Amino acid sequence: MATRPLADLPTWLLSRANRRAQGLLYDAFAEVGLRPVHYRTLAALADGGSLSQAELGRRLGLDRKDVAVTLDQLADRRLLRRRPDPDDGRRNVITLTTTGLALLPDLERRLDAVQQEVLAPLSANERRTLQTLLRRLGPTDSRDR
Amino acid sequence: MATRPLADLPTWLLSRANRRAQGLLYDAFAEVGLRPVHYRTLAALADGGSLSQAELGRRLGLDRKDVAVTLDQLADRRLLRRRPDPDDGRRNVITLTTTGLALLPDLERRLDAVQQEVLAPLSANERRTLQTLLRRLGPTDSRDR
DNA sequence: CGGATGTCAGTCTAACTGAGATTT
DNA sequence: CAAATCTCAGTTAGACTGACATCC
Repeated sequence: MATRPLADLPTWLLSRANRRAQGLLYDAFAEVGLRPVHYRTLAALADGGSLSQAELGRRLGLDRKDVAVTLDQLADRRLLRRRPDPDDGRRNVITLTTTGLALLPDLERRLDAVQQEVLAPLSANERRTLQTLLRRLGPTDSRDR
Repeated sequence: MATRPLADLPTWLLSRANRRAQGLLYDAFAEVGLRPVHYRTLAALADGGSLSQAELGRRLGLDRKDVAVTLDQLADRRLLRRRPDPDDGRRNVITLTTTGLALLPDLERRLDAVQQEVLAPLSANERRTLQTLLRRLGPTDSRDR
């Protein structure tokens, strides 16, 4: 009963490669007490300036509730500040602190190191090919988060 | 402050492609009230004959405890039977029922359809290339689960 | 009023940890 | 005795649902 070898299915190969990649990412940030979602949040703020929680959620593809929890954790570590928006009473304005900004270069280095480690088995050409193919596998509809 | 576009990082591309693939898989099996782990369990039994729970866990890369939960659910639906091993008092022998075996062809068809859908944006050549590259990204150490 | 924002409380799955009883 | 098997209870992260008060 030739159950197709699971190991050759695209869904399985993707799952395995992704588990490895996310595990390495997780470990790299865990060394400084953060998780990938923390980095993504800090990077979005460095990139976009001060944002509201809802806007952060949209940019990160996160639920508003989960944004709030993540911000609590980052605010506890003084990596960002949360203040009411003087121009819009509904909103909080989230701003990186000097500490948060200063932490980013280290996080970027860790991120780069993980990319290298993930791609280590491939040549430069193969890396480009993989990237191209993976890009085309992404969701094709509008909500491509 | 050039925060590297997240969208081009291999870890991100892998995560996005994998999320899409697993989502399609999940939906395909959900139509018959199962989840991917249920299919993998049934397929392992069809392939390996009767197995103990621990052996199933090793083959599936699952924790023993999670195997137990999965088997509870499959046994509730009469897709397999769990009996004490007459030769080894510690073990349960897990065996597919006729119903479980009869369900497999439908599940395999669903699995195949998902692979096609995931790979749809790629040509036949590109599919082979992707598969080869992804295989090489897998864990390289011995515990390659 | 409708719509957006932030909060609170809770569910669900996946993966995991620790403890204990039993058998080999 | 040590090792393997199975069970029970609990944790964590991620993604999600519903409800609510506030403000534009």
